[in-house]
Amino acid sequence: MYAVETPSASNVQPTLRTVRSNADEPRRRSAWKESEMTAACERITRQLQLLRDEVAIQRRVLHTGDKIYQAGQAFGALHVLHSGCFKTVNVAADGREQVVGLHFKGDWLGFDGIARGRYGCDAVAMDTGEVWSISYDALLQAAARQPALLAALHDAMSREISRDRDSLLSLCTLSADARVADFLRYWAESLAQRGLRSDHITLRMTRAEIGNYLGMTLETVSRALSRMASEGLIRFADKSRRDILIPDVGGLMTFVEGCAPASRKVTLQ
Amino acid sequence: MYAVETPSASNVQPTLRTVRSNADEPRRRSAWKESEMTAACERITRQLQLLRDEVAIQRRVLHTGDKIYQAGQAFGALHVLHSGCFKTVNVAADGREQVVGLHFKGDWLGFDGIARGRYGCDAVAMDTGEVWSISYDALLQAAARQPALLAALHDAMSREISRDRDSLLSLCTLSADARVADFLRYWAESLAQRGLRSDHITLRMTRAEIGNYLGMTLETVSRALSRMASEGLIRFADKSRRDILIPDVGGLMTFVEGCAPASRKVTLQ
DNA sequence: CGATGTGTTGACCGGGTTCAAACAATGTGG
DNA sequence: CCACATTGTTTGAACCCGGTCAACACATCG
Repeated sequence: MYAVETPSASNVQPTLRTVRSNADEPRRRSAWKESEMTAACERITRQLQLLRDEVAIQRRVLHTGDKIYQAGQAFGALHVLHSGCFKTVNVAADGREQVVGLHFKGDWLGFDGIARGRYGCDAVAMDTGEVWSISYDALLQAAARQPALLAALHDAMSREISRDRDSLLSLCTLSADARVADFLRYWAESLAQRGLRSDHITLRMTRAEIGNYLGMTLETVSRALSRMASEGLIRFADKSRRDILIPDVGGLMTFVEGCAPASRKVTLQ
Repeated sequence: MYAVETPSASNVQPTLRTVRSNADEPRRRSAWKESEMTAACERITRQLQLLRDEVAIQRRVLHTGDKIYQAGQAFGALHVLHSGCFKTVNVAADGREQVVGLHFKGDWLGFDGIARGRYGCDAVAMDTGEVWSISYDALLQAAARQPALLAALHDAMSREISRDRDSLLSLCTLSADARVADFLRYWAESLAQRGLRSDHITLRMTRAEIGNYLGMTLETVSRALSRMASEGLIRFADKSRRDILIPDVGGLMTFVEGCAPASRKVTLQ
């Protein structure tokens, strides 16, 4: 089992290593339960193996800006990411457009097409990545004889719903600075769950995209990042300012909670 | 087929009528395609019939404040609303709580429990309503011999995902006033899709709850409603100020679009 | 080199929050 | 019946976070 399979250059350990070996970094606080991260990693690997074994897959390599599918296009297949990172963009009737999701290896895309028969979003590559496309009908047929496939499908849909709700929670209850911190935390967590190093992330989004995703302007994103950098929560790796070092993810989490004003925690009723 | 099955007193036509008969209200602009509304209504009715015929259902009547399930509780069943309106409330680890969804007849609840094995939200009745609970395992077994059940399940999950994304879009791109208008529009649309009258809605939420759902304070909700009332977009039915008359839903929609500043429509890249 | 896209920072302003006060609806107990 | 408490709503006034506009820095690329 490889911990690293992404073709993209960054977010990848220089040397192949197992997921467990981080004893060489003793000062870094373990932000997440490591067992949960490896469990997530194994689940993702198992799902991909299951798909490879049990259904017909059409593989594609996409590059930055390429779209897996577009809003309005007839739905026929679901898409599982094998590598790279992608965004989903929702477009309103009046032209407002909104990044509604970030997706990494193992994530499924296209669920919103099932009910309407048409995709509701654009799915855009932010990176070079490989996509496995699976005919929805074929998947259902395969699932009939292999229940694990159905379980995997439902698992992915369920997670998508949970994730969307967490996004709503962050948007509604957190200040701008906290949302940016939470965004970094989420990205790092996503990498950790995939067995990739999570203390160094390469944002493949402009400040404008991040701002759109987080419901704020690009200036606010920039200021929030600068503030976090000056406080030592993050560091900019190179001068491009898209490579971000996170010395302590736990610090991000406490920052998020510290930003949340007490009033926002008010209970309903 | 009954257009009205809700035990709650309001949102219900005084006389039984078929879904199509609103020729008696000629001045009201048809805000939605009527064919879409009746199609949605028929789909919901068919789904409920399908469930009644094909799987074991446990029926329960809940009253305001009762919970179908709570966050953290072990997942075992999905729940389909037969009547009433419900909210789902997400609670963060640090205590922030957030209304993340509103649900009406025909909606499924509990999807977020599938992946984690525990529900991630509270599902709370805002009204007297009947819930049909279906063991998830039993549902899967039944779905194996009756594919329409599986289709219904996936349809519901897919819609949930689309709906959450629309919420994100509104939250990020609309001003406070527009969000309140869009909230009313959504509620009215939900009623219309269920064959109920949509020009008179009884909010079963306090201003604080609405504000929480929309990511703003209760004062802002109150001001937005007052403003809309003074502009004639809505009228307060009785003195409780929770019954709202919507003379023209189309007006709400144009108001939403009018509120969206051009800058928010800026395209990514 | 200029052109272009992206990021940073400052100054200003306004929408929405916060704080406060008053009012309305409802219930409770004497 | 009224007095009183409770909960929800409205409205005003002051404040402030984040949006807006603008200028500049910096990188890449023809």
